[in-house]
Amino acid sequence: MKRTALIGHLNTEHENQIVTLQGWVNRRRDLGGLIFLELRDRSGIIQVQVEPESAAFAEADQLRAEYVAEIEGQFQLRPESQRKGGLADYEVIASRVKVLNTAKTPPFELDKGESVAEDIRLKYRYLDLRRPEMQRALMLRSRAVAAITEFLDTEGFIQVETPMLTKSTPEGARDFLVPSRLNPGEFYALPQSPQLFKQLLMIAGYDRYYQLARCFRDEDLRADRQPDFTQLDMEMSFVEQDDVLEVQERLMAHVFKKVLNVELPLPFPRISYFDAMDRYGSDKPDLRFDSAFVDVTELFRGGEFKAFASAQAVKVLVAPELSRKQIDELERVAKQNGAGGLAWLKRDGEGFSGGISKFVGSVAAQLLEQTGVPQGATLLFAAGEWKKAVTALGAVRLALRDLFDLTTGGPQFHISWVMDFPQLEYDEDRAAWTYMHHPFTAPHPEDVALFGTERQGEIRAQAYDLVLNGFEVGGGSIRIHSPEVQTRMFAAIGFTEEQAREKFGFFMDALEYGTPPHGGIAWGFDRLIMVMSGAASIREVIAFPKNNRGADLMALAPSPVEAPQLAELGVATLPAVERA
RNA sequence: GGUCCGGUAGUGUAGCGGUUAGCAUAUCUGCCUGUCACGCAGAAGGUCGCGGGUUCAAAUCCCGUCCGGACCGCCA
Repeated sequence: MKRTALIGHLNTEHENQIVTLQGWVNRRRDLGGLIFLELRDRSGIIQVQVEPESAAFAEADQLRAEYVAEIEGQFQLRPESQRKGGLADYEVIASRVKVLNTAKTPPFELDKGESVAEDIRLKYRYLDLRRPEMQRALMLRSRAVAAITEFLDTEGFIQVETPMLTKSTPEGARDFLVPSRLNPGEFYALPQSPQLFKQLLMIAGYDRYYQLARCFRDEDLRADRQPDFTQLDMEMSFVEQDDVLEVQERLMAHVFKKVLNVELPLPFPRISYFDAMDRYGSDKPDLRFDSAFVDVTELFRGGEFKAFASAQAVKVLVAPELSRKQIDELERVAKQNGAGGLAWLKRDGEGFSGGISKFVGSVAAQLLEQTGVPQGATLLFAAGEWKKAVTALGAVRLALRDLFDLTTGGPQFHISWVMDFPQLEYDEDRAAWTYMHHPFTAPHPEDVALFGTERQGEIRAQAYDLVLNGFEVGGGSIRIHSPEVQTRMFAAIGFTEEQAREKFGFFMDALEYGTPPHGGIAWGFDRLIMVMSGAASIREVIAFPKNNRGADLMALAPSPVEAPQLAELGVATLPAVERA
C-alpha cells in the first residue's frame, strides 16, 4: 500500500515513472470506452486515465464520487494540446486500480460547497472538510501556529499549559460550569482565558510564557465569535508597554511573512481609544479606508436646528451620492446602533438640498468648507450624547464600506494598535464603576492618584488592542504588580477586601510574594486566521464549529443526559417552565 | 431578550391565489476512446419546515411555531 507521494508533490522528477497514489475520487468522466478519474488528496488533484483494454478497467468502472482508491500507473505528460499548467500538464495512465472503500452518494456536491447551506455543510462537516478551500484554511492555520511557535521559541518564550477545569476568573463573560462528582454541589469553571495563571507564571519567575489556549465563554455567538475558541496567550516579565508592543509587532509581521508572504510595515500605527471612537465611531476601526467623521458640534450649537443645537456631539460623515432607499437603509443601521435618527443633506451647488436642508442655510458655507463634500454627495449626521452618536455613525461608516466597496484601493491588511483605554467605565444600569479591560490592568502611573476621586473616569489604562481590518484580533495590558494599586483598583470598582479575597484570594496572596512588573496580550487566534484567509466567518477556519445557537450540528451537542449521570453529579435540571 | 432576512426533489434555485410545482446539477439506466463542470437519450426523485386561519381554491395571503443566518443587547 506504499504510496509514492502525495499527489501535489508529484513533479517532473516522477515523469514517466510508475507511481502509486491514494485518495478520493473527485470526479469521474466516463467516455464509454475510456474513463477519466480525478484523484484527490489534501495536497492536490491529478487526472487518471483508464484504458478499456487495461487490467484496471473493471475496477475503475466501479468507482464513484468520494470512493477511496489506490491507483498505480505511469505518471506522464498529457498530449501537448491538453496541458493546462502545473499538475494539469500531467496525468497517470492506470495499470492497476484498487477500490479501498466505497462511499454513499454525498449529500452535497463537494465542488459546489461554497453555495451549499452552511447547516448542511456543518452536519456533514467531515465531507465539507474534504473541500480544498477548507483544507487550505486549516493548513494556513497550521502554518500560522508553526510560525508563532518558531518565533516565540527563538525569543525565549516558554510554553506552559494551564488547567481547563478551574475556578471562574473574572473576565466578565458567563462561565461554562462543570459539576464535580467528587465534590457534589460544587463546580469547576472552564477558563474564559488563562489570565490569572499566566500572571502566576510571571510571579513564579518563568519570565516569558505563551500558550495556544482553548477558552470558553457562555455568551451569544456571532460570525466572529464561538463559545469555545483559541487564544494565543502571552505574558512577559520586566517589561513596559512599549516592550510588549515591539515584540508583538515583530511576531505579527513574522506570521504574515511566513504564512502569506505579506510584509506588514513596522511599527504599527497607534491610535488612542478616544480618537478611534471620535473619528471612526469604533474601538476597532477598519482603517483600510479613511472616511473619518468631521466634528460640527460647535457649528450647530445654539442654532436653528433644535436637534443639533444643544447636542453634546454632532458628527458628520461624507458619503457618496445616495438614493432615498439607501439613506433609509442607513438610517435603519443608525437606529439599530442607538441613534435616534440619521439626518442627511445632499450637496446641491453651493448649498444643500433634501433632508435637513431648510435648517442649515446660515451655516451652509462653513459646512461645505469643513466637510469638503463634493457636488452631489451626501452628508450623514449623528447627534446626541457623544458615545451614542459616534457609535451609531461608526456603524453607518461600515455599512457604507460594504455598500460601496470602500476598501478597494486600500491595503489588503491594515493593522494598528488602539491604546489608552479608560481604566474605568461607568455602568449606567448598575449605577457603578467597573473595569473596562479587566481588574488586573495597570493604570498609567501618572493617573494612579485619581483613584477614588471624581475624576477616576479619566484614568488611562496601560491597555492595548490589536485591530486588523476592523476586527479586534488581540488585546492586552501591563498588569498591576503592586498590591497597594490592586487594592485601590478593587476599591474603585466597589469590591470590598472580602469580596476580592473570596473571588481570587489565591491571586491576591501571590501578588504579595514578589511580583515582577509584567504584561502581556492574547490574540483571538481564530479571528486572526479568519481575516488572514479572507473568510467571512470564524466557522470557516475552525474544523468543527458551533452554529448560531451554540450547537454542533454534526455531533448534536449539547444534548440531554440520562438521569443516573446527573444523579451521580448531584445535579438536577429544572423543567422548561421554571427556567425563565 | 430584541430587529431584520430566509426555509420548495439529495443539493442549488424559479414560481408568490387556480401550473401535472418548473429549471440546473447530483443519482440510476443506455450510448459514447481525449474528456476535464465531458456529451447525448431516458428514468426515478417533492407531505413546497410544521400547525392553524382566510378562500370555491394556498407553495403563494394572514397568525403562530420550529429551524437557519446577520446584527443589537451580551461578549473587558
